[in-house]
Amino acid sequence: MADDTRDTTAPGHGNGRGLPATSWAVLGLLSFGEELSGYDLKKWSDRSLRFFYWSPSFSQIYGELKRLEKAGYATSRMVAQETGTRDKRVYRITDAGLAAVRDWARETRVDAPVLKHGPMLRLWLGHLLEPEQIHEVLRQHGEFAESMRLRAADDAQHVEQMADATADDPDEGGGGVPGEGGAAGAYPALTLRWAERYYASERDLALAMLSDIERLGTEPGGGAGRLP
Amino acid sequence: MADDTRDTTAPGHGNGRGLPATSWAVLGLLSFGEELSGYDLKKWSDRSLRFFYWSPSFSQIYGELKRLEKAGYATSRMVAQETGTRDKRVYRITDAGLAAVRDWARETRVDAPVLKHGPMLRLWLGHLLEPEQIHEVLRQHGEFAESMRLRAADDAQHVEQMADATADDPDEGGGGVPGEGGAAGAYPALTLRWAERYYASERDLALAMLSDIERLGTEPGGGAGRLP
DNA sequence: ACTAACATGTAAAGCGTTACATGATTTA
DNA sequence: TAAATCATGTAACGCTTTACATGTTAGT
Repeated sequence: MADDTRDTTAPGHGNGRGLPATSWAVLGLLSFGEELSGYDLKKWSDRSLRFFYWSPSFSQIYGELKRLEKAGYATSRMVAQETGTRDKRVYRITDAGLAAVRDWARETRVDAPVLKHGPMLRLWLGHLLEPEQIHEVLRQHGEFAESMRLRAADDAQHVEQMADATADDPDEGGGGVPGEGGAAGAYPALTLRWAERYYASERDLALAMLSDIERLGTEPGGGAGRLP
Repeated sequence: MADDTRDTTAPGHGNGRGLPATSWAVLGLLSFGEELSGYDLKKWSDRSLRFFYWSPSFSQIYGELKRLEKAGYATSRMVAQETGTRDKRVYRITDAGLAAVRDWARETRVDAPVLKHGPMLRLWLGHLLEPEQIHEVLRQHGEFAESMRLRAADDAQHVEQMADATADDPDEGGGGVPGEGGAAGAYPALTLRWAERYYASERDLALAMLSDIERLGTEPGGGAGRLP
């Protein structure tokens, strides 16, 4: 079992094959065609990527944008704002950038999902906890999952409305900018619906575990091991 | 929206409040009472943590063990092996270490689950893909989920058997070492059952998304936006 | 007067991985 | 004799976050 050697496409170092997934995610955000500022990107990332691929911090987004620009995948320009707030820099994807994300999306091996489930890590150490604390971890997690579900459902609805609106719009296909709101495509909507179900399942799984624990606690023989 | 200020318990830097979650996970592995080598830890981590909290690499585990020893949370000794393979260093949790994990598990805020879902990131950019590629990503992900489900179910069964065996054993409570195989408690079994259901759900969600896509592709109006 | 939102960035530090080095034993 | 498994570690690198710095405008 040698330190998990996968992939060795480039012999050199760290990440020879190009950019990290986060860069592609940011470039993906731009691939819907709109001109966006780092701030916009962060907000929009919080309502999309966040549900299935965490949301990078502001500083990382700004950093990624610089990297993308240097790579020729995006261009930026300053825009002075009528309303007076500080000038902002907006980014737009280039043809090379669009070709690059498309290539990435089509050719690159899909990374396996990575899950770092804090609540389960805690529960796995249940032998160190009081029964009420176990209960509390699951209750809180169920609540979290439900709130995420609601948010995903909400965002999905918005995106679907906008997608329907722009779908009836004859201005399509020619690289035109879609309607206001950005990334209102069928696939963003689909992934948000997926997220809605995912978090519904998380909520149900928390409840199921809760009843597993109750069953073990009350059963005469105690199924697997004893509970405190 | 200031760079997401959560938690500010310690003003200083990075991680004032103590160790990263990975350290606690490794110490948690030791908290079941057995004396384990870094190599053992990695293997056992691959059959437990892996399903809900990724598995650290060998090098990280060796690093964490050193850190835990320096912190006084674990002790190590070299053992010469009869069979002749290279001597190995085995680690055991200390009383201070057990107190520390317990404190961590009881007092520290539970981190929200972090999900980096490669397949969904790809599908979110479905407008850059061919329909067959979309299909392929979902098919592969469904297969991956099913194989994880089987592995989790398998491990759960083993752990439950061992837990039942040691539960009938009157040697309990006094810090005694549980039976061979390690971490054969009710909670590891419970989290593995959770994982089994989690991956079953992942598999089903992939199928559900597949039929969503088919429905959109064939429906007259096209629900939300158009598909390629 | 204060707070929140808008807006962009730098610096420092920690987390985690990959590649590499080393070497014994077992199995094909 | 080649490969896999056991077994431990170092070095380099890149990713990501946190804290900090700075300044404007809008709302309460």
